[in-house]
Amino acid sequence: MAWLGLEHDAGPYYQTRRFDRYGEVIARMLAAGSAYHCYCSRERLDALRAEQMAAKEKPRYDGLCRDRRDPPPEGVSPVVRFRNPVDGQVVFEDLVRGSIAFENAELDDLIIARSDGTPTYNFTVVVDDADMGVTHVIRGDDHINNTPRQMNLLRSLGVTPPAYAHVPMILGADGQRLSKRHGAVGVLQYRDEGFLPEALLNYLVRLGWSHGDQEVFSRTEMIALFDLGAVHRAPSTFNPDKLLWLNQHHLKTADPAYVAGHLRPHLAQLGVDPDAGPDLAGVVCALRERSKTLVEMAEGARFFFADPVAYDEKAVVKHLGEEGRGALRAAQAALTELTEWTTEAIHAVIESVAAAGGWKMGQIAQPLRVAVSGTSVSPPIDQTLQLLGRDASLGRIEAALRHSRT
RNA sequence: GCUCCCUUCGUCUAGUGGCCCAGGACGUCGCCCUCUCACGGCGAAAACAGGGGUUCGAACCCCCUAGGGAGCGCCA
Repeated sequence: MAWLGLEHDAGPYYQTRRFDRYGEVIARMLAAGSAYHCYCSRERLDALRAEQMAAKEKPRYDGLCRDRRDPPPEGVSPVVRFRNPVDGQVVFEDLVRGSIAFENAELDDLIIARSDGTPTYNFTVVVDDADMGVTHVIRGDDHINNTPRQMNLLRSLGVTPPAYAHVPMILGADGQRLSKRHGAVGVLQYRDEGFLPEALLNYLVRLGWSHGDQEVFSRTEMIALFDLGAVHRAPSTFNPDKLLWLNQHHLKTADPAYVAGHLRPHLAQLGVDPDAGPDLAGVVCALRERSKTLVEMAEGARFFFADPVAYDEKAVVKHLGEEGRGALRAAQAALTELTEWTTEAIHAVIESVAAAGGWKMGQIAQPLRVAVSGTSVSPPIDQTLQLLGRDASLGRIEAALRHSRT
């Protein structure tokens, strides 16, 4: 979360430290009669459930101990159950789905404290929400069914329930929900795979939510424009290709110095010293149109920092043969004379060398490219030489000439 | 089984009764640009789950069916 730049405003709070408070509320509910002790054994409950399932009914507690008058059985530590209303319905206006209604008759008396006295989840969250004055509960739609019980609990405590918004969960490529045990990965994996936090955020915010046809959002736009009412109701599938596209988009539009900061660890990962070469921001500008991730960018940047360069022999054979070396030597001579080492000047020199020698641009650019990068792929050759600097460029050309001769 | 939720191109989505024989984006395919790889530009194929209603008119409203998901714990 910190990597994403998402920080909590308060907390965290630990429920284990609030046990006294939960106990206090339970005691109050017991005294008020909104909760009661239940002495039913697990065996009885299991049998009951089996019976109801067999009768094609929804399994639920039958309320045996609800109005128990006889003395409780010896040696049994009871659980505490909430006395849920028996009739009427619970209706709430879900902020993403609209009106949802449940019959109270469908709900049973849920356990709020176990026989060892510890409170249960549905109860603790309700007490926490009430104590902390929570106004909006936004959670996965797997909690829709818990909502009416929690609202009843809240009301019995004399608290007005908060607004609820149930958002759909995200599906993996196989159509199954992403979960801890199924397909989900931590956000830090995206960092390691070379994604920018804003790209991930942008992708995620658009998954299940939209603002017209807008695809690209800055952090501030997300905050300003996000609206629960525009959240889609159906679950959506995670699409890695679109994430990749968005990542490149942010790579291309973000401040190069900022991107450079994110690129450093990936270079280090490759064993490259980010400070032992050309200006990083410049490298970013040269590579951002040809990199979908920072990992790709680091790989593409590698040769800028590698001395001697690692030659791709297939490229050497293809571009530094007799003809290629001739072109390379011509370029070497002209470049050596060049006093002003700028992209424009380098470009002009290469063009005139090509014209003089009767070569097409490619016939001179490729030998040069292999000479300085070791491979047949790099940013535009004029830009590459400029970034590399005069000394390194000339040195590499000389080394390549020697290398290809043997 | 019962209850609740969901259903527009392969994917993310626009669309809230006429502007829709359905628009955008990713991906795919073709063309252009080009010193490599890319970026970019242009273009194409591609969807309202099915069936009934309501209405002059339905992707939008209602019902049913099918399919998907969740919940039904002394788990969270």
